[in-house]
Order: sequence, then C-alpha cells, then structure tokens
Amino acid sequence: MTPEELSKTIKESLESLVASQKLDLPEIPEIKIERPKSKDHGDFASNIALMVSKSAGKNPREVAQLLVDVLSKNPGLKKVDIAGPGFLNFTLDSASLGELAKSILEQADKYGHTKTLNNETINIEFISANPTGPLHLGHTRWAAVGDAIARVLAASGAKVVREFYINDRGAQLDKFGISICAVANNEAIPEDGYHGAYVKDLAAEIVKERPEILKLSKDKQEIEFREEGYKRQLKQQQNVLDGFRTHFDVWYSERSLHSSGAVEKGLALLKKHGHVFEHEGATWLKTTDFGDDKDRVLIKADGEYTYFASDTAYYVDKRSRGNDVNIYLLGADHHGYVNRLRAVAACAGDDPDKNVEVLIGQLVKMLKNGQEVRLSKRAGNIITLEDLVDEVGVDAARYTLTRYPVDTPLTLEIDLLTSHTNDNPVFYVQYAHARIAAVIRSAQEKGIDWQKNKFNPAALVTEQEAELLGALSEFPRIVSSAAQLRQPHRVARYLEELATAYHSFYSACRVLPLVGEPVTDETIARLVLCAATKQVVKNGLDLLGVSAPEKM
RNA sequence: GCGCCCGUAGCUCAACGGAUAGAGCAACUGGUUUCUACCCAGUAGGUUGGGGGUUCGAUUCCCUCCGGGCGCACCA
Repeated sequence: MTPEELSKTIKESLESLVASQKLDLPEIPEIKIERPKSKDHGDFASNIALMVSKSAGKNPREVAQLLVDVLSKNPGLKKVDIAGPGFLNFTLDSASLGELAKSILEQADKYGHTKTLNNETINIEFISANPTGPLHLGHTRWAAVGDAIARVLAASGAKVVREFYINDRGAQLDKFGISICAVANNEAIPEDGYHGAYVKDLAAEIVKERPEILKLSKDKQEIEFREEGYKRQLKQQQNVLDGFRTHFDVWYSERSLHSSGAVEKGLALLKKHGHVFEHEGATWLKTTDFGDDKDRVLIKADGEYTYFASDTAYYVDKRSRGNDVNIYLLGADHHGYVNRLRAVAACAGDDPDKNVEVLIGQLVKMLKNGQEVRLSKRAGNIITLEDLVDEVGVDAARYTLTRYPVDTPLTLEIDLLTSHTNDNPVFYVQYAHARIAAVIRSAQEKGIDWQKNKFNPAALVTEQEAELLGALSEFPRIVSSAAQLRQPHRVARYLEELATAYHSFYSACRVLPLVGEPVTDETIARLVLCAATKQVVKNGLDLLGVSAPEKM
C-alpha cells in the first residue's frame, strides 16, 4: 500500500461515515499522508482528524476513533493507532509495504512522475546574463537551480519551456565593444568598461581572424568589435552551460523583439488596456495602478525605447506563445523588479498572481582563505562557472547549489569544497548508488537471478527494511511538492535521507548469501529492494542533473 | 525614509501550521576475517534574535523592536 492508496482509503472511509450519518462534514479536504519522524508512530501518519474536527463539531479524538473503526477492517493495515491530540498512526502489514519495491521497478524511471501540474505550460526564464563576459557564480546558482526546477516541473506533468533572454542591445553591450576595441588598439579601457582578462583574449582572437577591422574608423571599429565580441561571448556562454548540463529551449534575443515588431505589438496591447500615457515628452506605463511604487517610462523623451519597454513586450510575447505561468528567476539585486513585472502583467490584462511568478534568489558569496571574494564583472575579478567546475566538478557544483533554498544567501567556502569532498553530501548519495550497483553486480556474478525468482514482499520484516520502504514511498510526494513550491532542494534533502536509510539497511541486513548458504525468499526480496532503491536514487539525482555512478 | 529577503546547535544549513526542532562538519565513544568503511551505531551540543498576538498546536502566519544583506533611474 502506497501513501496515495492509503490517502484514498481514508477518503473512502470518511465518505462512508458521512453516508451512514455518523459524521457530518460539508466537504472532505485533501488528505495528506506523512511519514512520522519517530518510528514509534508507525509507517505513515495523518492529521486528518485534527483537520476536520472543527467542521464536524466533534473533538479530534472522537473523529479519529470513528475512522479507526472503519479503517481497521482493511487487510493491508496491521495497526491503526490514535496518538496525541488525534493523529492517526498506521502500521502496514509488511507484505503490503513491500509490494512497493516491485511497483517501483515496474515504473522504473517514471517512478516519481505525477500529473500534479497537468496541462500547465510553464515558462521558466533564468540566467539571462549580458553577453559581455563569462557567467559568474551567481549565474551558476541559477543555472543549477533553474534547470532543476524545470526538471521537477516536467516530472510533475507540466509542459516546460526553459528560456534565456539575451540582453544584446543597449549601453552595456556598447561598452563591451568599446572595451575590446580599446585593447585591440593598445589603448586604455575606459573606467566604466570591461576589464576582465577575457576582453584581451577576445580582442586578440578577433584581430587575428579579422585584421581588416583595425583599418576602419573608430566608430565602425567599435561596432565591429562589439558584434564579433557578442557572437563569441554568447557562444562561450552556451558552450559552458552545455557542459554544465543546462540546456535551454529558447534563446531569446532582445534585438529580435525590436526587429520583429514585438515591441510595437506589446505597446499596442498595453494601450488597448488603457494604462499608457504621455508625460513631458515621454511615454509611460501606469504601473502604480497595480502596486508599483512609481510609473515607468516606456519611450524616453528622445524617442528611444527603454529596457523596460523590451521587458513588457517580452512578457506579452511569452504569453502569446502559450505560456500560462511565467517564472522569472532573479537575483536579490533585482528584487525591485517584482512589483514592476507583476504590474506589467496586470496592465496587459492578466492576473499577476497566476501568470507571473518571480523567484528571488539571494546572492552567492564565496570565501577563500577566510576572506570574501568580491564578484564583479566589470572589475575583472570574477569567479566563473568554469572556475567552480574546475575546482569541484559538475556533479558537486550542481548538487551544492541545488541543496539550499534560494531565498537564503549562500556562502561557499571554496577551501572546504576544494580541499576534500567529505563535506559534500553529493558523494554520500552517489556512494549509495554505487554501493547498490556493486551488490547487484555481485549477485549477477553469483548467478542469482532476482528478476526471474518470485518476489515475496512478506520477507522484508526488519526495522531497517520498513524504514527504507517508507523512504522510497515518499519520493513522488517529494517531487510534486518540490514542483509546486519551486524548491528542488527538497529532492536533494530527500536523497540524503534515502541514502542514510539505505546505508543503515546495508549495515544491518546482509543481502547476498554467504558461501554455502542457500538463496532464499529473503535474498530475492532484499535484492529487489536494492534495485528499487537504486532506481529512486537515480531518478532523484536525474532531477538535479547529477550523475548516478555505477562505480566509485 | 520606503520596500524585499534573512536571523535555528561552535560552523554550514534543514524542517507541506503538527507529535520529543533535525542533518552534515567539528568534539567524544564504539563497530569491518562476510555484498564498496566515501559506511554504520551511539554521546554531547538549542530560551528557533527579543517581546506580543492568532489556535487544539507557531521555527512556520500577523504586529513590533533589534541585528545583517539587497534594492528604490527618461541605466541596462
């Protein structure tokens, strides 16, 4: 019996109590099953009696007792207890609990997938770095987290579009071109330009391939260097992200918004809804109608579109492409955008609570030798995605970054991460996977075919086996809550618990028979349990974009 | 000044409004002639920043104060 089945059983019991007029309930709420922290509280628990007691007009323990009377007739339930204020604690028959292992193997890589978010089309935009330099540590956090969110959303039945917005228009890109041009001409880079070492490399590369640029006028040189630099820098970002296993469905260029007429189209829609006005020669959007602190300029007095105009058009464009929910992952330094973006949605006639979701991620700090390393693209003193990967590898980098909720500032102690990997739980989880793989290899070498032998779930009787099965049963619920809350770190934390349950099982329960001992029901059942655990660890690591090694 | 985020064990951090607030690291005590010891079992460590409130029940929700981070452009 899985938690879902138990939940359904409780619901039916409540319905029967209502039908026989033993209980008076206007409606039955969603019945949540959780796994108790303490083993004394059984395999599963529910607070349903506490939830409905008020509307039923009975005290919680009375409601619980009514439920126990019905539920205890169920053959899969060994014991149903009432505890504390009115919790229901369920202890399953060991065979009923053990069935899960087989079921997981049948579902294989689909175990954990649900239809929680069915039919929702969700667009998730993240990183969206300027194409004026390498991706830094902050971007790296979004690369890992954004991609992991996309994966849990997809696993929960959503249609997901991963999108990267390229800021290929405006002053920053011009400064980038000017900086490269200066280096190429052996001149000093302006103070507000880009000073990183990569600018020199780009300049050298471009001059080598297209020496004729240097013969152009300064104005034209700056444009050419800008365009060449942009092309190369974007390509570099794409390559790096590819190596980081973060793949986008859409790379959306800000320029294309303008060239395709999307900006005018967006503006027209906003006008239609009546929130655009003229003031002192500029065109404004009245975002204060919807909670913004001040109105925002769309077209400056000099006739130029603002960056904000691109943003509004971009939003309208995303919606026109069928995205119901638009998630934006922004750094804390951009949190001033939240009200603005929500107001844009409202001005376009949408519901900001439904169509827009802004996840604000706190910044990543890095300590080296006990001192904070300042991240600044312009200063050139930056820690890049590649730096982090070179130090700890893709697996450890992704895992570390997805292990924490994004609304807390993250401090990476590089000395700790680089010195050795003991502190990094990714290895603990991966090790569990590799360890299981070794057991299964061993079984094959001994000629034990656990797939053909009959699986007897009742052979799984120890405390450690029940604990492990309980942990396995939680996976679908964890994934779907991670998707609904947009918090992939729940998957990582879960995997650590699952790995602990496995290691504990492994120490207490010998799987393969010793020399001279026979293959029993217990051997087969434990092998099935191992295989099921291996599957779930792999499924979980996949959601984080972390590999599941067969050997370590 | 206004707004957003954060404050939990010595350190880094968890905890759909649920039961005795949990892990890892660091400290201490044990465990492997057997399937991977990158492991397991255990000890110690807390007024969840302070104070109010909401309720069967608050680390979680509301108010307030203290402390820290980040924002408040006809920049992008």
